[in-house]
Amino acid sequence: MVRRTKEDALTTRQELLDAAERLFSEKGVSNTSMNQVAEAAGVTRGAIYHHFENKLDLIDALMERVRLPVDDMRDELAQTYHGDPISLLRARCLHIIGQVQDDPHTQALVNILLHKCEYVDDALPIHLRHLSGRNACITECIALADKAKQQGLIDEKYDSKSCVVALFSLVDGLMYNWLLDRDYFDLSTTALQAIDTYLAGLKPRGA
Amino acid sequence: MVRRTKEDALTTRQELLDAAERLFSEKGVSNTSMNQVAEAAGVTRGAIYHHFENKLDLIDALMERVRLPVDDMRDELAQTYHGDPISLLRARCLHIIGQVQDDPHTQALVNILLHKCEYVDDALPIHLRHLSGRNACITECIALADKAKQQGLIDEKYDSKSCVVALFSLVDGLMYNWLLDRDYFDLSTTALQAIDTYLAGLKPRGA
DNA sequence: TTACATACATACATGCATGTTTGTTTAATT
DNA sequence: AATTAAACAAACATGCATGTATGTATGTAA
Repeated sequence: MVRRTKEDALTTRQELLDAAERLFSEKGVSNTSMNQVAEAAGVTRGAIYHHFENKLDLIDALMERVRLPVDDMRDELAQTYHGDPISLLRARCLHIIGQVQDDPHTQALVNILLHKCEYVDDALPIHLRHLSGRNACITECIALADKAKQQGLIDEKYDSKSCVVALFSLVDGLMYNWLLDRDYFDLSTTALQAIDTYLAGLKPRGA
Repeated sequence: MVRRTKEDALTTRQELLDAAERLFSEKGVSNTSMNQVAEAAGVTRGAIYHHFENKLDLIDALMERVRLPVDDMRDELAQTYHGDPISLLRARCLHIIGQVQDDPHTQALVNILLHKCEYVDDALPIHLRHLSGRNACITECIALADKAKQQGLIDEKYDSKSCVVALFSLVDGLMYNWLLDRDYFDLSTTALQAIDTYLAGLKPRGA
């Protein structure tokens, strides 16, 4: 049974991406061979090399297929919003946490990014997307933090960029440790308390 | 020039470990071959397989040679201390940050742990040491947090374990992001502000 | 001084991952 | 209906990484 219709080919492609996502997330990128991906998808390596140039191209397609949580965050931040900037930041961080916890695709991708690939070369598409998306998001959040400072919601002694970098680091660290051992603590409740604690610490003393 | 004295052999072993640490940190563990390590140390693979069984054994020796920051932290926490528990926690976190920023060996090892190896199998010694050391440290810190709550230094509404997990996640995330791009922000100043902000958020409202 | 062990270098054997090429079947095109 | 081209499978060629086995020179001890 070879050669099929156009829709079947797309199905094969999706199954290849699904298999790659699963295997990469389970066994690591460099420890998963193209043959293993093909077998998991029920085809041979010929199918992979028909749809993708090589392993990097496959990874690139993987990254293109999903929207990282940080992408959603940037989009929503770009929209006009109501309410104070701190609440917006808080809601977005919790949204990221929830997405990683509940959406399997997001969880697998973030797991690959944090634990299942080596940051060996800046040229890897997986790292470029990760960093560029994050940096763009941070830049917009810094503007939000500035606004919050003007409204007196953040103590003037704090540096806006540091505030945002720390908030992102907190979220990253929570996901990092939770994905290491998902039974060690509950992600959503811990993140909720952690983010609120941190944001509470940002408030001016008299507020 | 083959065969040398006993001290020379130890020197060779150290040079092999140095080369491995550097190459692993630069190019990633799975992207560095035994041959590359040997060449960087000025010997052949024969020397490696004389001193170490295989790559895992080499990594294991790497981990044995250094003390992770979290190891020091646990040791100091075990000692009798003076002052309030919050200050102790704060000092220890800042000490970790400083060690990662200033000590090249620590920085290389943490870089390997966070970015240059894949968490592929729990049997890897590199992961076992990382996780066991961290868990033991967290356990002791939870006791500290409990004490701080008794002393009214932490708001009663907070869960001690969550507090500690979040603090560790914050530190982890800061190191994670700083090691990704060391020019993007200054680690020590950002960490100082971040940790103080978080700890301030832990205080009871009226304090 | 001889005998042995140490500290490597060198050579070999094996296997696996990759990339490419070729073949085959079937849908799409005319 | 005939031709083309897509969607794979299968075979091939290559290279690299590992592990092991052997060789060899030197320190060391009896």
